[in-house]
Amino acid sequence: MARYYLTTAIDYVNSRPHLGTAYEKIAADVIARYKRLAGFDVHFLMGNDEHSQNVFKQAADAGLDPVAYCDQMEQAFREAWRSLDISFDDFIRTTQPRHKAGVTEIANRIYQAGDIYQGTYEGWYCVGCESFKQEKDLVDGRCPLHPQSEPQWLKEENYFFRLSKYQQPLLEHFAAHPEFIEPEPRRNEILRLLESGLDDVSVSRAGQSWGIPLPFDPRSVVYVWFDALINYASAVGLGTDEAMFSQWWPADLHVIGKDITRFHAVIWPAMLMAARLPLPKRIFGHGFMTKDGQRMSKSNRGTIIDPAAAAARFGPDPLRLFLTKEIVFGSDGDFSWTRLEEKYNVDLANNFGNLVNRVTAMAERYRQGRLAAAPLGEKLTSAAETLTRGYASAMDDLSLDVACQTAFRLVDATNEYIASSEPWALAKAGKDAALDQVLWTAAEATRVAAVLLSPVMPGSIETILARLDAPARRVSDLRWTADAVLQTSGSRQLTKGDALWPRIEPDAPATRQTKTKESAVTEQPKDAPQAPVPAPASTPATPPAPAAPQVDERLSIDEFMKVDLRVANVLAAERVPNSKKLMKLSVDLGTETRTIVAGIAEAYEADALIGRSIVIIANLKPAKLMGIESNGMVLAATGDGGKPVLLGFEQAPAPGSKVR
RNA sequence: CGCGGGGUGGAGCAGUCCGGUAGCUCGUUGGGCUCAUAACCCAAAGGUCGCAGGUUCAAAUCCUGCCCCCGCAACCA
Repeated sequence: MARYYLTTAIDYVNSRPHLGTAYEKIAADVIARYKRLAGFDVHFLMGNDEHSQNVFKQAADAGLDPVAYCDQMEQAFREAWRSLDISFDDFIRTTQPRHKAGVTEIANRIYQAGDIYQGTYEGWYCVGCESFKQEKDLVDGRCPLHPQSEPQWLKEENYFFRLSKYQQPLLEHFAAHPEFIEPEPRRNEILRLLESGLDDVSVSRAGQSWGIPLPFDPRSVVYVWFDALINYASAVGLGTDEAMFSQWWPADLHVIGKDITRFHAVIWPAMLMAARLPLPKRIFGHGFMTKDGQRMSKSNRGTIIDPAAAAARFGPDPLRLFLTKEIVFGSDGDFSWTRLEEKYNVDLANNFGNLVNRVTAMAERYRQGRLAAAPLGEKLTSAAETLTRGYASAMDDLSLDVACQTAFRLVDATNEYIASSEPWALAKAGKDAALDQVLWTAAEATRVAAVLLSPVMPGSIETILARLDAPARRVSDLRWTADAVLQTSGSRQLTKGDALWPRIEPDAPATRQTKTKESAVTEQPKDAPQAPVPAPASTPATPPAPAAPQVDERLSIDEFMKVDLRVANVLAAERVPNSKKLMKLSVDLGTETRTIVAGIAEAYEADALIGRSIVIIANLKPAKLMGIESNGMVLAATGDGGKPVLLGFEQAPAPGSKVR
């Protein structure tokens, strides 16, 4: 049996999964499930990236051993993926022994090939950041994040990978394999990068304990990114299980985010070339998700969507369908509750769900549910054949959105077929043979549509296949050649069930207005209908949520009291030259006058600020912004469109008054 | 001259690589049907394809210049 090995990017465990990462897993899962349907022996890998300094630090902050911290995060991630019905076959963690073996193997191979050499890295080192800084990142010779400490000029003994040597071989590989990196914009971007030349890259960090030791110099650990990429090979046995490795490697597809294209399309293949290993066949860089048009980011809390919460709203399948069908695979896509709800009603309630309902209802009403094979209606049958072919070729091109839309065209065609052949009229006129034909053809077309949609909505599809009494009812039993065609033999006992996807009435409260930041922060799917489709058998009942690693984030009153909030009066304000949003303020604090730089220039004119009373944090460490030292922070709400809105008073108290 | 994405009927988007009747979903209007979750089916209205030049028999699509919006980074302390 032909095999297919696909992977997603492994995730940093320093934050919990959000909708953006979930999107990648869902897309990859759709591909994996399609390949299984098409008869491939599929191996689908996901995992977590644990050797970052950040993780080490976060664990320490939480008072946890890093491995224990990662264990907890693994549970959180697995839980999220389970709630989305992601059918991964293996889950790798970069702290596992098998991964260490793989990394050791590749590092040794590259070292022996002479493509790792020792050198020294010299540069400005910021103790606060624990990292080297580029000259251009320093402001007046100091790290902008830690202006109080002087950067040091350090030399670190380091190992380098001879990436520059692979510029030409990579260009040749790209020329010979146009499908190596997709979609087109990613490919062009990388080609331009390659043509402009490559620098050697550092692959080790000295003096750290959290990581995999370099096999030829255990005083250093392997740099995280080098470590992370190797997961794709170590997961299938590199360095531990040669038989397994030769069975699965090279990977057929790496699904990644567009931000890490460089690593996957340049460095990773160069590493493999140096290690004399075959290259992956295809890399796909998908786009990013935005929420109501804004980029999802931690600093913009309202944009963070918990994928499990989104799935809980209607069940995982409507979310999976929305993300797959409405976003051009490879482009950026926008998520909004309003649009999800709209597509739910249109695609699932009105069209597909209603089709299943009317087909089963007619079978029960006119034939007590009993249908026997009858000659197929020609027009719908040939439409189904065309659409099925189109679906397969779209899937093979990884045009997941097109494939979904094609499957829905079969749903539409079936609805049209029913409308034009008027089975209710045939029943009334007693035209039994014609009625049998229409019922059988419609039921078969509906079943085929369900099969086409099974990679996208596996749970719901099993319910539908059961109602249609399909020969193969388990998604895992479906086979393209047998199940994706209208059949001309057999008999079925159809049953009408409850509405699969009850319509959400547009006047339902609470789900509509999500416009302001404030409401977005607390936005939770309230009054959401419970997932009407039973969870598939493969998904066990939801276990209690794992204890989140971040213990209790709430502050004690003492901690809060450390923040010195004060009323201040603006004496002078001027825009910082060449800046987009910075305003330099001179404020009266009662006892002193201070300079504060605030990012409010987009929302306020300098003149309008003078004389105004505001609230500042008085005991914040100074920071330099655009070369100006800021001694405090102005309090402002994040309003519509991210614009700051200053706090104000009904009657301004004296400058210097304490606020709490 | 920082990097990138985008401007297509009222809304959201595809089409642009490989020029040739501008397509999809929602919404609107009119009609049909009654098997179905007030769902479904048919039809219609609605577009200077950001602007200006150019190439061409022909430009949303190719070339040149410009305008605007949005990410990222620098500047959210």
